[in-house]
Amino acid sequence: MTATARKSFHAIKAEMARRIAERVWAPGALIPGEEVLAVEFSCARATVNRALQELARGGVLVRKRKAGTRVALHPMREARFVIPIVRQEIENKGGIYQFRLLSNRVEKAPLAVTKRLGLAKTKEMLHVRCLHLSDGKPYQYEDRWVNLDAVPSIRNETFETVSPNEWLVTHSPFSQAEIIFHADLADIEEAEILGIDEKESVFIIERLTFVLQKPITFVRMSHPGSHRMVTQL
Amino acid sequence: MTATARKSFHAIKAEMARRIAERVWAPGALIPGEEVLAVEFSCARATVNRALQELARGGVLVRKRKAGTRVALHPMREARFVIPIVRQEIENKGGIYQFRLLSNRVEKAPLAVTKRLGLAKTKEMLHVRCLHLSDGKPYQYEDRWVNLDAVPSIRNETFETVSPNEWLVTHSPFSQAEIIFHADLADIEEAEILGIDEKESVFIIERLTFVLQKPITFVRMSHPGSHRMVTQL
DNA sequence: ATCATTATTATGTATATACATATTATGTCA
DNA sequence: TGACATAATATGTATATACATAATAATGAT
Repeated sequence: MTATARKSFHAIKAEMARRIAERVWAPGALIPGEEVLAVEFSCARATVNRALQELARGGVLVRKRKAGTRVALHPMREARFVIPIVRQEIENKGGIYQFRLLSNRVEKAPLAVTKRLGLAKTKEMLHVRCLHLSDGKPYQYEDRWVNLDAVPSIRNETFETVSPNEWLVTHSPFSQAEIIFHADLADIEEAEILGIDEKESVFIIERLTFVLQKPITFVRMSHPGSHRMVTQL
Repeated sequence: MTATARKSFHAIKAEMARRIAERVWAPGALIPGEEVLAVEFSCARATVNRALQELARGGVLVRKRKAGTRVALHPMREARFVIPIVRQEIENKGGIYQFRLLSNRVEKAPLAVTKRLGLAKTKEMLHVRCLHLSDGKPYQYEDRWVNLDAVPSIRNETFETVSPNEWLVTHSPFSQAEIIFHADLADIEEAEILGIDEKESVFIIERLTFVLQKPITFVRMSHPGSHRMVTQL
């Protein structure tokens, strides 16, 4: 870096990351204060501050007022991954996307669903099941329950051209969500739909969404066990 | 908000999030420019900028120079989850953590491992296998390969008191990682170790770590299928 | 009309300054 | 010694200003 070059917080952040990675700043160690670093990098304190804050958000640093900034002892680094719409996920991989509506009716939701959404024990909800295909092959089976009180207009939707997921994304935003991943064995019906053998493994993603505490939907999405969910950090 | 109250970017961000959630600003719509918003919220443009940037990072807004800021059409919201050390994960849930070293020796790594790490086809690597327990019950089976060139000092470690994961975390930081989730069926050995039936499902997390392009380690961690990985957003 | 050039504009970033706030360190009194 | 008020301090945030940059819109030449 030349002395005259304008210092960007990106460069400073990178340099700090390097120091942490190469243990110039050891885990647990207290690093210099913002003003000192600002002098060292010959930039404004605000610039150092931004670099430090971003690193802290990434879990590499831990900051506390008055106490100062130290290198995280247990770098509980956060992995960030985007949860795309299935169609995009498939198209990004170069596959041809299709989807098939399996069923779509209003019925009494099972207790397991209403309980997790914090709703009354017995409740009529919209139950939509569909299959997403990539290049004609089953990719994801989606089993969804929608709270009609939260999204009444969904009642008249046929889902012939647009999948329930995309419909909800464009018609009902959410402010809060909980996502759960786990593995399971395919039951007979699921195996049939996904085109795999019964008792093969399936990768399950469950999602609960809310707007301002009000429950919107519960989805269970299952992939064949061969599916890989990849994330970088 | 009173007119005299100092406006924080938090409040502004929250207000904007509300407008998006309640569709005052509809998906795909162009929202006012920073200067206009700064006047509306009677604050500095920098403050508006910070709020907007944070929302954009959250995937709720999409910003482009000159083009302006618009509400994301497909809120590909990013889920952020922390990847804690197993011991912390267990202790956070209130369990008692233990771990058992199953094997620890230098041997020729299988091609599947060297290839994914971008190493020479035949290579001697450290192979460590261990089991993490919660309240005495198998929680995670860890099968790890370590590149001795990257971390030579690990050769003399016995892992009698500290798990390989924690050793690496405190002795060898990484700058890059790739994480893969999927489901599989337990093989005989894995089932035996995890205390589950053969052909039950297992939830697999694989992790590859690097420092500055140099491969450090490949780990395959398997949980019984009943394990839940939860994340909020 | 088409293409390359230039102007315009919204966001992106850097800076100095000022004040806010959380937390630790210090000092005082009982 | 201990409890409690007070000072000191590092980070957190707000602001005005200035300039950088990317992308579009306008312009002009061919």
